[in-house]
Amino acid sequence: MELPRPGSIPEPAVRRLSLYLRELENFQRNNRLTISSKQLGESLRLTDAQVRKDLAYFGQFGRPGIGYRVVDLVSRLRHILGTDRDWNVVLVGAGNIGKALSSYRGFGSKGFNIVAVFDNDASKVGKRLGTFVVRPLSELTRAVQELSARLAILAVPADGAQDVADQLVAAGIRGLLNFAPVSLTVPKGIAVNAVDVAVQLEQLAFQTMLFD
Amino acid sequence: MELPRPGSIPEPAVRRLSLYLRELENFQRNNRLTISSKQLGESLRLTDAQVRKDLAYFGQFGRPGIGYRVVDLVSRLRHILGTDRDWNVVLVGAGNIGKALSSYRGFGSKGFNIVAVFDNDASKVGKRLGTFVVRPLSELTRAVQELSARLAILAVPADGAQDVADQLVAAGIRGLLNFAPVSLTVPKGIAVNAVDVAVQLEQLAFQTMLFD
DNA sequence: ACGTGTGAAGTCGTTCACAGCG
DNA sequence: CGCTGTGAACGACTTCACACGT
Repeated sequence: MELPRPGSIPEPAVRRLSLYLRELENFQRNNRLTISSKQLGESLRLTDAQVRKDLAYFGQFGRPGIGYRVVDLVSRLRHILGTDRDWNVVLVGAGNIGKALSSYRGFGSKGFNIVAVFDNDASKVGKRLGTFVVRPLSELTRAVQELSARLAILAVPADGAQDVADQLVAAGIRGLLNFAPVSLTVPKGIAVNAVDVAVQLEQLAFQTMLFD
Repeated sequence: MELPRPGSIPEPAVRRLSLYLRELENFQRNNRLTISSKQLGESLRLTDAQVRKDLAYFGQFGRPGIGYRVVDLVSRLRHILGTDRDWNVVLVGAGNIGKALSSYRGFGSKGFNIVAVFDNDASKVGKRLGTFVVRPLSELTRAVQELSARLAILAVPADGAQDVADQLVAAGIRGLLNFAPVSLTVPKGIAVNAVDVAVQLEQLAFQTMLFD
């Protein structure tokens, strides 16, 4: 039931795990009881073998001749990915993106709770952002520790991002979701994922040109 | 100078191309004249061999003993990725995410121009969203064609996403950036990229658990 | 018969290591 | 000497194909 030797699992398989979970939650909403690797694969344009192999890295969840029980697989995947616990998340940056994220519904059901919002712009500190009061960066270290926040979302301009990242790491944050268009340098043991919308559009532009 | 046989280029290499360009633009801002594969790789935590191999898929841009001229490489990569032209983009969804994207600075310099915003919520249609007036979905097809929009950003709730995607494809859109937490089905020849913030946090949660 | 789990085979991507240019 | 461009070696990921459980 616990996680198997992590080094042996392909990274792409872990990424797909989140997608399996998302699809399964949809099937669950439709009261689907069981699902085969073929059907789950089709909804994501993957082969059945791929789905079985990915799931098998983490355990034996299916029954030959039947498939996977949706409810069981959902709870197994939630446990593996950690979304059966609560995760306190701090948000740095009260600009456009920060504002959107602070009011995004869809975190809560996954166990992610934004617990504080920070910005170093004096004109924003003290103001409300959704249900939060924006706090100055000087309070960041103390707040991270008092709130036991393990994850952070970084939604600040590019030129301040590395500096804030350093502060977050020093405060004890373990994972960082970076919306700034820069590559961050962090110590080993700190996880970083990046979302760069401009890069995504660039990739789309390239892909569409291939068909002309 | 034109794009080489596309099928022969690894997909991950294309993704990294955008990151190379982003870093190079930073170096350019700092008036850096030339850069080696080693230095470019270090800024992104990649090996020098990886950088050289990736760039070599698209041409011979460097000079032995010297490295790459930053200005040249930037303009080459822009041309390859298509950001040396203009791309008209329509945005569907005037909620939190749509609002943030409509005022995001950082698209323009990459050649991406949002040219219209749509929503099917009657309470939003007609209202301003930044500099845009929100238009009803019924105008989408006509607008896409009149504005020659080739890309679309989808920032609507999950349950409406596939439906809107179908309309966008029918209207002639060639690439789709999907912020809704569902997997979209589109015809061959249409490019889709997805951004799911909850999935990103899930991956961070998993990665941080590996170190405990 | 249906469908999983899994070694084995095959494909794809990365790293190595070096010839050759500046 | 520094550094690129690139075949060859290596390793990682995916697909195949089948034994086995239901």
